[in-house]
Amino acid sequence: MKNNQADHNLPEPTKAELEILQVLWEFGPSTVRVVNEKLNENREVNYTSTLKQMQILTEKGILKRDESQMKHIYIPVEAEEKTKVQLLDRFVNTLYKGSASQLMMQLLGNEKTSKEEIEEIRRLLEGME
Amino acid sequence: MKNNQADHNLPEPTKAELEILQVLWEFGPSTVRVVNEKLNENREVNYTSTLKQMQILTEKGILKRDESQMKHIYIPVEAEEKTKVQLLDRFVNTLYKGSASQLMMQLLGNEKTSKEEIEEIRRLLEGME
DNA sequence: TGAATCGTACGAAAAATATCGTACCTTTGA
DNA sequence: TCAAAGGTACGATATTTTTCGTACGATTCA
Repeated sequence: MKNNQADHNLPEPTKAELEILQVLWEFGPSTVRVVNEKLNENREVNYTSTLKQMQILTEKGILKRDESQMKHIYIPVEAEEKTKVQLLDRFVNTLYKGSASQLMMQLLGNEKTSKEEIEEIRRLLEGME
Repeated sequence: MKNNQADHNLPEPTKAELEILQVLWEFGPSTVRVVNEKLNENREVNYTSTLKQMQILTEKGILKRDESQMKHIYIPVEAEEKTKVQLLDRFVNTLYKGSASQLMMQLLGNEKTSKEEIEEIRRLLEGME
């Protein structure tokens, strides 16, 4: 009935924060420098800006860090999957009133979803019985 | 190959803006007063705050309005579906690198997605051949 | 040892969003 | 006719998010 408790588990990451999380998901626990370099492949960001964001993320409890070395290593607290599930859940609730099938209809109706993707989805469903 | 042009069609609506859009989608073209009343069912907002937001949305070209009456009527420029498709597209690209089937896997793996939903999705797929 | 390099801390500025107060115009009806 | 009610315009303020500058500590190595 009620299913919106999950929203309060974790503060919603902002856009800049999500960018950082994605780097950490892709490359694993990293230093600020590494993350900053990855970000700079896409857009110019000052090192201390990235540092600050990662500190904020740590305050919020979204990242934790290993301070045993001088170069702190930052690590996402929650697994990638779990965070994504929460974001997806929020997205479905907000835009589709929680209806996964409605969301699906849009995905399937979208020309950008390829035939291969649709086949893949079909296989997934069949494998679920 | 490249499929991220759509992102530039429309400025991304902010959270508060999306809230207003949703009211307009649900109840059709409306006055500020009506929208504001709906918003206030969830949280306290001043009338002029809502007015301002709707004016901003109009400047951005997300809403248009009929000024022929004193009570302006606000209307979303794009259909609900089209806007949602854009938001969904952005979401898939950002979190799932454009892979609809990956997103699906998470939806299907989510306990909140009910058996009925899954059945519904299966029917949708079958009807697509 | 001491200067260059590489790191963190942290306050403050900048930018983006969101909210509100006040002025002022129109309509309504007593 | 004129005051109350209900509307828009719009600048100002508040809040949130993002970026950055500066201070300063540790490490390295000539």
